[in-house]
Amino acid sequence: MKGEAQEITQGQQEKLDTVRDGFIAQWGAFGSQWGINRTMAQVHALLMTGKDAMSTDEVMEKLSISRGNAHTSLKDLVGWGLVRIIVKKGERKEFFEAEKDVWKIFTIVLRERQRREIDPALELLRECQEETKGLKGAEAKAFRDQVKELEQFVGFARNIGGKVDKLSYGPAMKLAAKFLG
Amino acid sequence: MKGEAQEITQGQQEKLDTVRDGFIAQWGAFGSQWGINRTMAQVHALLMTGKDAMSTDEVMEKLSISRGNAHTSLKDLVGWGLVRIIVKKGERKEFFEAEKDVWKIFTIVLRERQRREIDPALELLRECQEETKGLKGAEAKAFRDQVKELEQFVGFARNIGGKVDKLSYGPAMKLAAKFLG
DNA sequence: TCAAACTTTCAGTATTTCCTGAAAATACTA
DNA sequence: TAGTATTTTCAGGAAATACTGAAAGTTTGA
Repeated sequence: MKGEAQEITQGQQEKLDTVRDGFIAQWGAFGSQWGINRTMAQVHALLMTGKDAMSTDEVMEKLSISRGNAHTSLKDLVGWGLVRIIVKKGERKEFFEAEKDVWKIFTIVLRERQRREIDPALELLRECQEETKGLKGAEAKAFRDQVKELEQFVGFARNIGGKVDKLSYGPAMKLAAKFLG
Repeated sequence: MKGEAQEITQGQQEKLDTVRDGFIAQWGAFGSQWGINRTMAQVHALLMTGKDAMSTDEVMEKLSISRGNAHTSLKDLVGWGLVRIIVKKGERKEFFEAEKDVWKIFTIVLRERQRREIDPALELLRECQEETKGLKGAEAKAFRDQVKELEQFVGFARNIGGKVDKLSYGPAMKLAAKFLG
């Protein structure tokens, strides 16, 4: 048996497919709870837990979705940096491969959400303070105070995120272990 | 003027309302990007930045939404623990007051999302490992390994979240300052 | 330069999510 | 207990979001 593939029964293959399909479906559901398109999360789960890179057609087939949908989801994932395009020589079509390193996945999502959502939110909070600076009265004060508190907190969280982003897995774990200890 | 309310011009009141409305609208938009119902986020923004507790009717009026919608949003917020019901003596109807302490808001959201989403995700990841434990072959291995990595990372993050949750604002800031320094 | 292989776009449709408004249920007051 | 104020529910409609399938666009190789 040296060098040969392990013997795999039909039943084993089916079992794996079943569990994996369940995982993909659930991962999609979680994604949509977090404001991520369900299909996109499913495609991500599919590529992340697969052995090899896949073509658009394979993704379509595995998830039973249309070409347009598969295409859009794949390109969005590439836009997030969670998936890379692979060109195989001799092959004309593109293949897609997911980032598998969980720490990298985490920092990518962290960075993108900061850029797309936290930074604009901070901007808003600052503008609101600026625009109500001179206003008198208890209502204006309540508004301004609360916005200021929010801005301080979000800005602060943003800083921590920035630091974490710069750490690599090992150091991050050490630091966290210390904190947890 | 001692003890009297500050003089507030019509223009000032309008300015405040405009800025505040803008804030509420944007906050709603952010919420929906994070998987939170837009209206619910708006109601939260409204109560959080307001001076006093409000009745359902006031919320309806300020946000131009129906009674059903206002009611559901308010009760959901109460369910999250982000809003409290206030009973004023002499008044028959309920009033609603938002938690304003940003650190408390943060830990409430943290705890609820852990309970509702992270914990079930962990459960799923563990089940997937359990169910594919004996399977042979490279595909099964790829799946199992990735799921394991995810589980370790999420479990770890979950632990940190649990610790942070137990801190209060002051100590959290100190710790973080040390980290940021 | 043509044809095949592949990628991209998008109008129309399906699905999901959200909201309204009114009726039913409940709670309070006299 | 009746009458009124208030809360709650929910069927149906509206809006937002996602998906399909096919046509248009692009790249490649002969």
